[in-house]
Amino acid sequence: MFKRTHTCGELRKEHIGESVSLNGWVNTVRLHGQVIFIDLRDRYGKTQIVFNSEDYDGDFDTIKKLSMEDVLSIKGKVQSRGENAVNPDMPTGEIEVIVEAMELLSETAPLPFVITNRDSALEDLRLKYRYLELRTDELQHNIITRHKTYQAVRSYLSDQDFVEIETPILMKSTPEGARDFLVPSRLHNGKFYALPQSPQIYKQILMLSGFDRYFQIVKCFRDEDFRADRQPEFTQIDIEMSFVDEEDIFTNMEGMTRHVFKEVIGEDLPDPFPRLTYAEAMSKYGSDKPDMRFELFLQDVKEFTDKSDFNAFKSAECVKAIIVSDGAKYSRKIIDELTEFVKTYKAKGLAWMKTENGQLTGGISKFFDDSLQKEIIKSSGMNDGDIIFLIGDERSIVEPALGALRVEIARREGLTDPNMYKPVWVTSFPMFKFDEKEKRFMAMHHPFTAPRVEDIDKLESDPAAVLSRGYDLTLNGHEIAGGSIRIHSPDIQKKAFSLLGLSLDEAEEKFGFLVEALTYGAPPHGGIAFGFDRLVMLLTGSNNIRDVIAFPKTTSALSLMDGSPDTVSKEQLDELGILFKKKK
RNA sequence: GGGACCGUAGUUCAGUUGGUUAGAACGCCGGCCUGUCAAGCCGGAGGUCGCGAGUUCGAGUCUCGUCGGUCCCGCCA
Repeated sequence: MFKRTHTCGELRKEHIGESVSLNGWVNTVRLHGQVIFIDLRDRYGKTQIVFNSEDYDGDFDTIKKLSMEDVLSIKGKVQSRGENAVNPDMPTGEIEVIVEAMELLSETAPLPFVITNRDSALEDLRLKYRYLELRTDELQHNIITRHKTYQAVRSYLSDQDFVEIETPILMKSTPEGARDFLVPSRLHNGKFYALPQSPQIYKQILMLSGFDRYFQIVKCFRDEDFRADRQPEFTQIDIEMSFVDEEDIFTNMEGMTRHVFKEVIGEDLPDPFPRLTYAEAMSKYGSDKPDMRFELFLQDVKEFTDKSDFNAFKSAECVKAIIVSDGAKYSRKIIDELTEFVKTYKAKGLAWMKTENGQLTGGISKFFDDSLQKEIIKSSGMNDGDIIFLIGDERSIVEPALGALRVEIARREGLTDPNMYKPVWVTSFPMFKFDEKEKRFMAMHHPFTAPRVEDIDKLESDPAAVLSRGYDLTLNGHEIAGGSIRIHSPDIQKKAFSLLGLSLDEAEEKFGFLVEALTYGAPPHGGIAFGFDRLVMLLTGSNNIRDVIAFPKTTSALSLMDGSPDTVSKEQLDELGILFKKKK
């Protein structure tokens, strides 16, 4: 092997005349009989190398057999390309290396797909051969962006006196929240560790230990069903601070987020970030993670539909609408598609009317008399050529369904500018939501979230009305971080557990160590966790979490490359004392 | 747990109303070619139509099941 003197992305005009060595993969071969052009690739770039039968000393027939993804080591001289041969699309396009000697370091087997084109194979095949897919420009760029993001986070937080501390991966299973991944214990047959859904309890305990600014870039595990932006194992930037309130958290985390966007992609985020309450977000955007890039809002139209002859809406708790400018162009077919779309969010249907010559037309317009039409047009700010979509139902159905429709229409109309970044804090979440199936309150965030001070006496009288000190950071419709000011009083923590239906015994058994820890001098504290993978998705413009993870799993949690999960030997099971139930 | 879409050559796809020998492009193999940069030209090999049942004289095509992938609802912070 000729040890490389330069990378494949490095050589420029000023290197002309130098003798160099390059190592890399064959990206493309262009064979012209007595002259052969090869683009040699490594992670830094591509350089054209030229084999000329007149100048090349070795066996020219070997060169003719080279094919994509062979690994080469070459020695040669940098030369200028002829004026007409310059490739302006390549950073190294003004030069080429005329090869004097070549060593074939590794010959590739026939490839399962074409590496230079990610679209050349379906995702399952690309995942099976992930090491090949990782050679593509796009994934190399994503993985390097991820690296830059780690570095930007670490340097910012370290400069702000945050201490990076590792917490256990093998921990106690706790009720509440997502399903745990379990790890059987050999030394304690019949007992299990759980993999952390997050280091929540450990980081709170670190606050009690006096590490008043903690962070960790850490793997978390949740055994639930997966989506385009969810994997069974994912990475969080986990952060906790002592002696703080919401304002301290916002200031510090905005600083970190702005630093990361500036360092990694050169983007300036606003200072400060805007804020919305949960109630405002739901009412105006129909989502607790609103995409703020486009002006399209939910409007309450119940007072108008109540005066109309359209009876289906009269018994509805809530009737809301969105108005799409120039939406009158929507055909019956498109409206049908949108109707099917909102039905997946439990809406029973999608009512609509178009504006034409100051009148409402089509859809349910015949149920609105002239003066009511004028009223609704004026009040909602409709113009000729617009369309209004209405949904009436329970508020908990209307708002999410219209909120989803809002995003879908923005997508169809191209309103979601991928180069625009609009962060927003969402605050004042309800403390609990009532679970109809289990007939009990569930924590909206998690059981350690503090209630607002003014709501503490409502904890028992009216739990549904209690607002929490939780907050989410949303960017372009993606929740990128969530956190809260925590409970630091053992009494209130016990009360929160009991409201969640945990008996004293259970609370003692599962979380007793935390409650006990709170009795030994607990500073007020709070924190946040960023979804690191989602953050990198936004920084790379990916719409798929698998594109920013080196070795991701499929939506059914399989790893197609190494074939996990897999069976294990009987001996391993015996040691763990595990016997399987027969599958029916 | 539920819904939608997809599975045909190494790969991406086409394949009519169920009908003779399942096509194209890229890749691969062989040949020609000294300035290409997705090189070009000529020729060739390559198929358990995901798997299993069923309907039918006849199934890539229709039905059911199953495996795998993607997206969504539920779930998940």
